[in-house]
Amino acid sequence: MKLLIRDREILSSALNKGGYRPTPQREHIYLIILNKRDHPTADEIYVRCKKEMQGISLATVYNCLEMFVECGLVKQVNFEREPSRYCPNLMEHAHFHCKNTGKVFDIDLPNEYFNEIKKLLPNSFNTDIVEINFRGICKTEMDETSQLVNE
Amino acid sequence: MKLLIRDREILSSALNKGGYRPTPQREHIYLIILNKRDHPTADEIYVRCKKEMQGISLATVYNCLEMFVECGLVKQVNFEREPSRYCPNLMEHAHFHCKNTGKVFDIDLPNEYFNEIKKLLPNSFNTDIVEINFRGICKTEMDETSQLVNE
DNA sequence: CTAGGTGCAAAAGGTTTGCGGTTAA
DNA sequence: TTAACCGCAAACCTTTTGCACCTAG
Repeated sequence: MKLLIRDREILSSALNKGGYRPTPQREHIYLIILNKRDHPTADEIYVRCKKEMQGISLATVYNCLEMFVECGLVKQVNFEREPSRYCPNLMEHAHFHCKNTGKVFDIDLPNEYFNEIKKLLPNSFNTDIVEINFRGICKTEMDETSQLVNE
Repeated sequence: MKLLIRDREILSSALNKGGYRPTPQREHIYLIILNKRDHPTADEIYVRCKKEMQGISLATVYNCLEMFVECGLVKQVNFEREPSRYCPNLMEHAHFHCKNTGKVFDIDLPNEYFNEIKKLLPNSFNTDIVEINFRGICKTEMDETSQLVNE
């Protein structure tokens, strides 16, 4: 599995904009996040990464992920006090978090929902981010590679 | 400052239902959460608690809070990877989290909102909890004791 | 008398950081 | 050649746990 030219360009342009350089480690981690969009944790990324990059350290993975978030390449998603997960879907969207399987799914709500809900806020508040998380049980076992619902 | 008779009864009945006993520590911690509804962290509760209960330990505060959550007396609220905060508002509501001040405010959205938004979920999902968090900047400096907006 | 509660100190778990050596513009 | 990187190990911070002592029913 290799990073597409297009994705490599997205990566290096975003990194350069942030004053960082593309490296094999960064390309590989970016590929892992893009490839199987299952919202892996840092540790899961580390494990997958080591298969083809034995030398890599967990600290590098963490540093890398922090950099990606800063550069706007991925979103960091947190549920309760569980380990952070990483999501390459940059559109405004919600998440569903399954209590049984622990899996996380992107939920694409109609865009107007996010706007309407922001309007409900008293104007003593100025919001840029609305986070909507569902928690429950996913009935169907979905193909891990097609977790983007409503597409 | 003392716990009202009414609140003491709510506390002891909820604790008894869970198989626990009311104790001075538990009453005091419950009072602290009810009194200044500013979503304190465990550590903030610990500091406030020690003023009148020098001997109390942080572990007791944590044990107590976990018990309260289990008994449905308070909600545990998490933002990003920050320390958990505790909220005595048991109604379904959203939260606003200020990037500048770090303060947390309850936002009472119309009830139909929570229901409508649950209906948007594909029926391969079964949700019981929807969590809505706003993140931004609070323009007005509000009285800390009246942080319940829309009431 | 004994189940349940407390406080202490240590451990756990996720994440961050300092540092010495390495690599690429 | 020098700024950016990497990996390692240690530190950090929040939270949990094991244990010995204590207390209320």
